[in-house]
Amino acid sequence: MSTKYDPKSVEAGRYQDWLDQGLFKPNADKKAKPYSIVIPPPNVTGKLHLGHAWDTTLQDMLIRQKRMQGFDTLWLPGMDHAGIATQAKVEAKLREEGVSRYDLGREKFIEQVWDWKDEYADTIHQQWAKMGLSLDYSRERFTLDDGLSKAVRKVFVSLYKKGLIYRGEYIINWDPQARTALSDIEVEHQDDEGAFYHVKYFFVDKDFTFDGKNYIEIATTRPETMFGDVAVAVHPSDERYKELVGKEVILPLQGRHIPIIADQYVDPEFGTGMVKITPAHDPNDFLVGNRHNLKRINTMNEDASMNENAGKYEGMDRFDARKAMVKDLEDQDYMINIDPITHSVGHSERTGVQVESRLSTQWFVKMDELSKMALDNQKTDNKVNFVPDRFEHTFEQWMENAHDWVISRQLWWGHQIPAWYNKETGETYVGEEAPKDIENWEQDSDVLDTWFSSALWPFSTMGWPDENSEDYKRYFPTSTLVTGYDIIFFWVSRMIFQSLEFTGQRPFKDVLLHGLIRDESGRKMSKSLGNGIDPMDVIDKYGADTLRWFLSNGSTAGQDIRFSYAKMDAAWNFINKIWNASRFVIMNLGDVQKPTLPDAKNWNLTDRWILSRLNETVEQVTHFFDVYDFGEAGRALYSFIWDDFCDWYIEMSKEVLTGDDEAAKANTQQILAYVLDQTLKLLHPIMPFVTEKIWLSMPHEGASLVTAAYPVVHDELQNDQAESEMKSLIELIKAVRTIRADANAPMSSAVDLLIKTNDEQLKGLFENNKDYIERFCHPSDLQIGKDVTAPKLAMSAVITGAEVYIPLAELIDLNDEIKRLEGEQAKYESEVNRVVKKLSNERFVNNAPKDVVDAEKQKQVEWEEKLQITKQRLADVKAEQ
RNA sequence: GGAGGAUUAGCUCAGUUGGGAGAGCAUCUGCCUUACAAGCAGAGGGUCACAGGUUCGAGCCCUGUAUCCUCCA
Repeated sequence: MSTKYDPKSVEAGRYQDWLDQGLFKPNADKKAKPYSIVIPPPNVTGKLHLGHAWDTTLQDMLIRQKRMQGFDTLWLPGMDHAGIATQAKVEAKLREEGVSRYDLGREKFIEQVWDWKDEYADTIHQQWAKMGLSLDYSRERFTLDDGLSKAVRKVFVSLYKKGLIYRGEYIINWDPQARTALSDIEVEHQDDEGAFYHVKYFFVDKDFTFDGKNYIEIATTRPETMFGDVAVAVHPSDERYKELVGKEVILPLQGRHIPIIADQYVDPEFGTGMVKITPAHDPNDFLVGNRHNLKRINTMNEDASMNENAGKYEGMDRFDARKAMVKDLEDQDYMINIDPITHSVGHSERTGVQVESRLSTQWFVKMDELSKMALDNQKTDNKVNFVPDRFEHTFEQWMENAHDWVISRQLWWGHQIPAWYNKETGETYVGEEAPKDIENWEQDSDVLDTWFSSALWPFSTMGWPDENSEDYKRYFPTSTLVTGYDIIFFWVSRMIFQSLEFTGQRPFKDVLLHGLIRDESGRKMSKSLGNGIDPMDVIDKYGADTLRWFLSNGSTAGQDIRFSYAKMDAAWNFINKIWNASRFVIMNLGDVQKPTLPDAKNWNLTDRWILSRLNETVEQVTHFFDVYDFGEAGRALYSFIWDDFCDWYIEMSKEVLTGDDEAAKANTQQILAYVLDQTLKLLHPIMPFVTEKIWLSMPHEGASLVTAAYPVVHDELQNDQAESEMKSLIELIKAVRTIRADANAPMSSAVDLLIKTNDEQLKGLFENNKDYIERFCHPSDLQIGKDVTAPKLAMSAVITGAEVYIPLAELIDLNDEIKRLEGEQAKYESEVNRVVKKLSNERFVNNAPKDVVDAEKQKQVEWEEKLQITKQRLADVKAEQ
């Protein structure tokens, strides 16, 4: 083994070994409890980023632990066809070749997308492998494969027949670059600089004046949609404008006469309290228009250029048209003023362009019944358990307010909608299979929102709609879903209601939500900022295990984490520590054959102590995994390995290993092997590569850690006495080290060590462990007992139950020592004061639990003893001055 | 406007039935002690955002305020 942890050599070939051994498949033990996770399917044409690495690391940790615990585990991989994103990429590629998708035609184009998809899927497979994910590839699915497509059609048809899917003309969000509809949540609002244009709308009746004017003032942020205006509205109870209702005004630049109507949608407080109504270009106006039977005049084409309804502006892009119309309004004296404002404008999540509210015929999922079902289900035993639970409120609030879901997309790449229109009669047919007389029908050219198929993922991947399929029966509902809180709406919610609707069961028992990965200064990683970090680069430099340790350990559930190379360095250091501790153990194993516990009768204090600490660590790590608190699990492991095992047990084991008691040596070697073996098993779900490599280099049972048995708690190893004795021993050694450091007396310099104690047990403990005291304190002479007399010129320390003296006549600086002792005294005084104050408070003594009060009393005794000794010591030293 | 999160050591963050404030990194001092100098040993460093309240006792519970962030409208 090399002296430094080298991730490249550790990881090389290991993943392939696991695959070759088939270790990632379910264990086929029908008596074992099933535990299943479906991977959140990544976008097939994307590259995995650090967020994916985090998400999948958490899942792999869960799956690997459950697998080792004997569960029948399934982690099912797959990818998502990502309609808009994928199609946009392929179209961009074609554009470079000077071809459009229309040149190719739908069929040829889709063939090209499949080729593209295959290439990218390989990249993702390689990334998964590099991260060490224990996925069962034999069950890999794709949202567009035959089985899932069948599920999609069945769901669509079934919802349609129940009236939960309908088609209609509504205002929807429109991406004019991708030329497709978008659902509400695919629109991102951001503050943009804009303006309120205040425009004169003159009364048709030339003799009529209001407020001394022959026009009214209308403010709009979107003058280019003006040609679609069909009314002006005021609030019905707005006394100011009562007499205007029923009058007509002339639409500037266009000349059409439009009525002034009353509708409660208008906010009288906002602006002038008068708004123009443009039903084809604004969702609220659309509703107003419906209430008043107003015409809907669409003034734009699919690409957001102006159409024939825009008169002379026809053919201009929407933003050019705005400029032109503003200029004309100004030139013709319609413009009153222009107020710059900052307002929230919707942009396409995919293409980034400003979204248009567009009147169009689309397919929708009716949400009210489905939301109600999902919300009601949260009150039952079948509820989905959100971790952290506050996200349940996020889910519920969204569900309560969810609008109908636009599911049609004007794309070619996706599940084509299973609806056909009769060429003759226009009749609509919706079915899982095409009509028999297909020549008379034309299929709807749109495809479904990708999330429509992802919403079925937990059960469609298990074989549904075949409810008798083995996987569906065995592994559904799944155990845990792990994903980011940013897709609760997009995905988690939709899986829940679709699963309830079609399987009657929740899709997963628990959903673990994690945050986002940010850069070192806390900014979101994004393409536009260019601050994204490729996890593969990180792995090349630090190793997958290092990245995984950082990701598992970096934060609490639901919180964001910041990536930084300093944190990666710290993670690497920890693995290097494990590596070197293992190297020490392996080099010192002697004749150890198996990493089993030796006979308890040979255990010394340090053995009993480390086994007790190990046992406690097993308990903690298991518990923290169960509650998804990986940060705490990691801290327990870190402090056990670094502080307990490396700093103390290994260091103390050298005393035995370098001695000549062969029996004791064999015992220690066996304990070292056992503790390391157990520790590697605890670590394996988090850092699978390095633990496997080390484990295979030492005596082991079985072919791989992947399927080794996870450590379990052994009550008989819990040993409070050993823990307390080691605590005393460590306190002594630390006290001596502190004195030596303060007195500039390094371990190499010879000093005497006097320990004064009236406590027979403590005396016995120190005498029995004299070897360790000598090893760690290097005394030239060691005295332990109640009759030890304090030398006059000595450094001293007080520990629980004993006083420690190191005579340093030649080294000691009396002034320094007085100062130091005064500091000690002040510290003890404040502790005594605190505890006395607390205990003299009757209400505390009467109200606090007995064990808390007793603990305080015990502390009082200890602090007062230490204070007394220190005071005496101080007096003695001062006397020498 | 509504909902949620954050505010703890110089930095990054832990801290769940309320009972003496923690870690890693950074800093200072001393050590090449045969697993590890990317290490070992020792040390310093906090009015737990602010103001009230509940309680014998508050980083933790309640109310309000401030600043920052996210989502929704």
